[in-house]
Amino acid sequence: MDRIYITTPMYYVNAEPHLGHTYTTIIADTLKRYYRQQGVDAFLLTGTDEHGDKIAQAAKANGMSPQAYADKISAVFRATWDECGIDYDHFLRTTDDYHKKFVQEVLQKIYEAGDIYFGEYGGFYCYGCERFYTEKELVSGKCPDHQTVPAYIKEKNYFFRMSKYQQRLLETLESKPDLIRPERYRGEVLAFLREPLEDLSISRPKSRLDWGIPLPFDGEHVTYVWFDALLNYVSVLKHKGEEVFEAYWPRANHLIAKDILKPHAIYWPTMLMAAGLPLYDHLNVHGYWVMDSGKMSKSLGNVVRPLDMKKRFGMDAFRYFLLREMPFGQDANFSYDALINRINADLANNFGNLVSRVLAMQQRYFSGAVQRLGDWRQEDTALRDKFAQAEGEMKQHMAALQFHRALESLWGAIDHANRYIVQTAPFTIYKEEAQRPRVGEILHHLLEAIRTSAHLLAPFLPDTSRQLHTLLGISADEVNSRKPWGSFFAAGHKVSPPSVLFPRIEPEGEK
RNA sequence: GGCGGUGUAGCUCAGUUGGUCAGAGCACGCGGCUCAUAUCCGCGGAGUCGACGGUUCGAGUCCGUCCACCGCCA
Repeated sequence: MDRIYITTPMYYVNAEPHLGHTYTTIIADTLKRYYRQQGVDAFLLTGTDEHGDKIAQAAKANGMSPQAYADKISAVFRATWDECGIDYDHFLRTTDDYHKKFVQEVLQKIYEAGDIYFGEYGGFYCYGCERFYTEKELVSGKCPDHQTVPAYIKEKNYFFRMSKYQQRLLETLESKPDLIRPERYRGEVLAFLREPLEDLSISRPKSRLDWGIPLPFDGEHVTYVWFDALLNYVSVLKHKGEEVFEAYWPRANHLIAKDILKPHAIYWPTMLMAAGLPLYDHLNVHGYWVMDSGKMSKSLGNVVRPLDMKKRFGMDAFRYFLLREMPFGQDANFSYDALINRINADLANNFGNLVSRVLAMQQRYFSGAVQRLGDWRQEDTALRDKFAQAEGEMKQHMAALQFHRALESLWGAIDHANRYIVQTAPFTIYKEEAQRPRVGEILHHLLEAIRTSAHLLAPFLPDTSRQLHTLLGISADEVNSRKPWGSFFAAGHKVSPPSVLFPRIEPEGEK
């Protein structure tokens, strides 16, 4: 059986879920639902990254132990994804025992192979960034991000011999052009690899930071970040069993935002090489949501919280906007105007209203009973063909992670259905007694259009798809049966009167 | 400073290997219908396709230079 393994990053528990986390998670969920619908065995991993300075400090500031603090924030992430209906298969925490154990195994293995060595490092360390800066990078002696004076720290750390694998990684990228996609990010990585790679510091002395995973070969040092929060992608599969690992890992598709490109495109593959593990299948990189009102920040009060969005607009409407508005790989703008506009134009006016008018006519003219189909007319086959075309296009676009194009294609068919109604004018010809059977046929075709939409829409708008099943009086199994257009509804089958799927949103002075 | 990217109608953007490529959606205007969530359908855009040169019979579409914004690296 064909498989796919989809991952989100393990989200750092220094902040609660915001738009960036939500977008990555929603596309992951959409992909999973899509592949599963295609008969592919899909496994979706998400979770939280919980070690490091920032967490230890945040915990302290809150008068909590790091573990208690991580427990709290991690639980918020999990509850949020549950509320959002994210269909994840495993929620990993980097503080989970099996994960820590696996990290130590891998470290030991690489250490024994000689690719981890002890060395001294001195430099300007910014606690806010959790990284060292070179003198040149500092702006008048201060961290460019935090505007604080970094501490000069000289300490002995363990280093991963990343440079050793530079050439091999370069060759891999040459031989597999779609390893990293979209292509622009591959280009960035290639550019970076043209310069000599430095070795990677992977540990901190326990004296300075002990909220990490102890190195198996030196109890005075802990690791966090890279060897901790990248190995999770493998640790969970190994935890579930060697055969699970064998089945899913070769089809690994990581989803990340562009800010963590380097760790995923360079550190991670070289780590896998050193550990003797195969590489992931694809690294899929998306852009940022740019807030109209400026950079998203708590102080500006423009943080987009997924549960607020769900409450105000409905989860599916919010999902639709995110999936429809951002071309995968590029940045996109987030504004309430654009969000409301999408909901009203595409969901309420076009699709919602289509469902509404069809079900209303079915109800009014035939008490909700589906009528028998007669000879097809040219416009009937055109309608069916339009949906078939949309399905084909969606398939292509989904293979390229072009969610927005996929939805655009489907809406091309939905628009066609609205045109079909005007063209065939069932509400006019119904006035002639002799034409009534034809009205029944027209509505039958339109119900097929809605049923097909419910199927094609399911990965993107799962709740809506379910609501449509209810309105059409069919089960999810039935809708996935893929019976040919025209042979699905038995004559006499009852469909429900319309109910509003997407209420219009009245724009009101939104920031 | 080096390398990527982006710059196309008011807005968001499509535009394969150069020749109906000057487009779509939204917004706006006019008209039509009335089944429907004041929804739907039709019609309406003379936009220097960032600027300037060049190649070509012909260039958003190739080449060069430049400008603006963004990213990666230094």
